[in-house]
Amino acid sequence: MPADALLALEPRKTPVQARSAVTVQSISEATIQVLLSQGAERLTTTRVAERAGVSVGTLYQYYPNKRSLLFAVLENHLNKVAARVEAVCESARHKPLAGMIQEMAEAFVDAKMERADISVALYRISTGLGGPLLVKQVGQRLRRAVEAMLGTATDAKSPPDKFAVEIMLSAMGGAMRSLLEAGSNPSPATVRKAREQLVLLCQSYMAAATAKRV
Amino acid sequence: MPADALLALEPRKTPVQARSAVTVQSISEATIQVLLSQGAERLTTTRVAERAGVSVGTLYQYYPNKRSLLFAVLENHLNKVAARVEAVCESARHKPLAGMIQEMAEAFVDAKMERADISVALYRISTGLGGPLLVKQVGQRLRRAVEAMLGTATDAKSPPDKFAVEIMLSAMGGAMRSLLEAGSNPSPATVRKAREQLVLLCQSYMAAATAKRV
Amino acid sequence: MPADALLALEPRKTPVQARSAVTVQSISEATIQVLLSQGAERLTTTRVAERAGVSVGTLYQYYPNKRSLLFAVLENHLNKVAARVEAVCESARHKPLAGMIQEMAEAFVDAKMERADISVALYRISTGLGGPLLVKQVGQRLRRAVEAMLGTATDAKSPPDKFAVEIMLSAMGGAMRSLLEAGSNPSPATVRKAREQLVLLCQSYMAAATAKRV
Amino acid sequence: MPADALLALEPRKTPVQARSAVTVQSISEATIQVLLSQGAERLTTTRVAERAGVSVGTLYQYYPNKRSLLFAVLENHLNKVAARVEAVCESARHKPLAGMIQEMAEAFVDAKMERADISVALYRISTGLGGPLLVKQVGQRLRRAVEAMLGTATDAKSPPDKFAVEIMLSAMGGAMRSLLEAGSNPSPATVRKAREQLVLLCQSYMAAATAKRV
DNA sequence: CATGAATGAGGTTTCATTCAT
DNA sequence: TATGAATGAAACCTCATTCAT
Repeated sequence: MPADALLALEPRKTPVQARSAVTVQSISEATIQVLLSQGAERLTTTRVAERAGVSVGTLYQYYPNKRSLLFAVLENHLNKVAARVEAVCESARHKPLAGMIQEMAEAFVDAKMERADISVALYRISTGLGGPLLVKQVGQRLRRAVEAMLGTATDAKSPPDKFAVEIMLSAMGGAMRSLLEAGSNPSPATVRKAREQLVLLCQSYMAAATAKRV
Repeated sequence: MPADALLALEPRKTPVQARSAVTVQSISEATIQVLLSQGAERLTTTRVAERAGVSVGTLYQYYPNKRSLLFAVLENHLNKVAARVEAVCESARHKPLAGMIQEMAEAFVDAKMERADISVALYRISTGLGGPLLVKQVGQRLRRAVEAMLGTATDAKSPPDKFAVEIMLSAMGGAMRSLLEAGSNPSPATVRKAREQLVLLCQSYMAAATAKRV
Repeated sequence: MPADALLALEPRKTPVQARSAVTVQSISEATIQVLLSQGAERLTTTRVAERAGVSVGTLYQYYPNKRSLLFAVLENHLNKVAARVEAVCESARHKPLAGMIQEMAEAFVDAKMERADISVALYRISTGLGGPLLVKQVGQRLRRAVEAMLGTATDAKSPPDKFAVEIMLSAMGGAMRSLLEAGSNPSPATVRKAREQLVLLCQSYMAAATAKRV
Repeated sequence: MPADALLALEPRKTPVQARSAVTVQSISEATIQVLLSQGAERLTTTRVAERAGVSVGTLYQYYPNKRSLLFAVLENHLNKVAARVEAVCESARHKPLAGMIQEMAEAFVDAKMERADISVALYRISTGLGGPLLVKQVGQRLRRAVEAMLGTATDAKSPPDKFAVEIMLSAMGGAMRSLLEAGSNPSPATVRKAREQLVLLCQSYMAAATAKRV
């Protein structure tokens, strides 16, 4: 993996004037709008700029290329989801294992579902160099938050297993992706059931994985 | 999603002559080669034809457009994986639940890992119109095979739950995807551990999901 | 100087069908037409293709980028001039020094003047990586031809000096460039005088440089 | 060539304040820096301003457009070279022809070599509207200086020939250009030899051209 | 005066697809 | 049937220049 792979994805400059902050924000939002309304294939920098009400040139003053724009939007979304789960992990410490897991899993499902459309749209662009890497990084961050939480479980038999936590998180992610990509707009009933089942999946797996460690 | 979305993706003609079959096969293989060596972005019909040793015109005699080509390759891969898991599900009937699940999960992991490179390459193109739909279809097929197997479990407390099986399969798929996309070539040790953990994940979840039904 | 600097300037493919040879030729000619009619700044690949009566895509099938196109045209012109001077050098062997020089210098002036417009146009593009290198190469080639000729002079006092020959050639080139760039279309009288003076310049310098060697 | 071709190239305002002079100077230097480090193709007004430590807007307060900036830099360089040669022509009066020529030619070579990098950089921009014209003007100025000098030669057989002087100067210029563009940084030995040979070239040519006039 | 965000025409290049040979 | 030259719409991106702050 080239060391400078992510270099070209860095935003180009930090706005110093007030008005440009607005511009950057509007470009970011326009990207999602276009992604949702036209699809990933029809997302062009020109269209994004148009939607944002600025010229292409302006877009390129803040993002060195198209990929960096998509990358920034993806990063932003993943960070939001991660932050939310981390917050829950923080507040769910010092409880029994099952309760912790439940809160964490539900937070994950809710975060993804809240902006289901964005989630689906971003699956389309999470491919390609940089995407998986970013997903991995955020995954690690989430794992650490979960591990820290699990370490405070009032009924833990043994410290949590790093690999197992990763498996659990990616399994949840995969199930959610499958659900979201299957058809647009799952019914509330489906969502409720999914949440319930994912909680069960995580709880039973964590219980089994922890027990095994004895 | 329009009803005829998949119509345009069907291969143009069924090869009746031996020569045609060879050509189609070489194009299909070339697609994967190019995908692996150049990436999805640099996969062009011209390059595929070149690699296959035919002209672009010939390629278009067998596939109406680029998407149908990618679709066919993806379909082929998914079918192979599915067929393998189905076969295991068939032969693992009339055993205790845990054993069944173990065989099924291991078959899944092994099928994906056997051509890890292809799996990774195809993740790149599995997004976009047609991809998720195909994944969903093959998922249903797999689910039925698993359900049929589970129904013969010698120690089943209750009939299996449709939604739960789907969750289990997509969770496994997500975990594998995460593993494969994380870094190229996971070590044998990692693979072994992943297999073991995924077996545990599926077993514990199925046990919990089945018990709950009582 | 990067070793692969000239790699990207190589024409992309050799035409195998008869019609494409025509295409390549017409693109090459169109380049000069545009250069003459619009100037170097307004020379765009689109305009060249238009003038050639083909599409841009066709242009790019034969030249990997704009620079390679300009490079090829420049190369072609320089080769023509060089070939002409070489031919004269060949046929002027075994004569007295002054006569040799006269024939050579006159051939040079005539070759440049014959297509004065092209010469001027090409000065505009002979700049940039690749241009000076090419000029240098052709210069070396010319120098060798001149050296070989001088070696057969019936009244040579000593073998010719490599560096001096280079100086002479580049001096002639510089004088011609100055003349051509000064104003468009020098009068026949001016050309006659320039030819005469350049002959004198070369003769006197060669005489002096040869004598010095004793 | 339109009569007002050079009108737009005049610097916009004459710096009257000390601060302005510093700014103009830094912009001028930055232009050469960028030209040397990035090449003519990558020379943009923004980059120049950046390097100069000012904003683009400021740059445009002193130069109406990009061309005028380049023009000014080129003009400045040519004027320096010309002034130096003129000075030598002034001080070398009333000597024998050969001595005069030697001093003049050596001054020319030294002036060019002193900032060889700048010379090379400026070749890149000396093409295009305004460039050749400027070169021609400075050439005339030099020619007059040389003519004036030659008229005082203690051993002159006849008054110097206008056209011949022009030929001599442009020949020297061409030889120097060839030398500088051939490879970066000619060795001191090469420079010494070049100086020597150019002196010889000019001496022998002037001697021949003068003699012929008798 | 200086700043630098914004502009947008226009440049280069790619690539899915067609069709005469 | 196979070929591959030709197409041309459309993508990405640059940069000289302006003008509100």
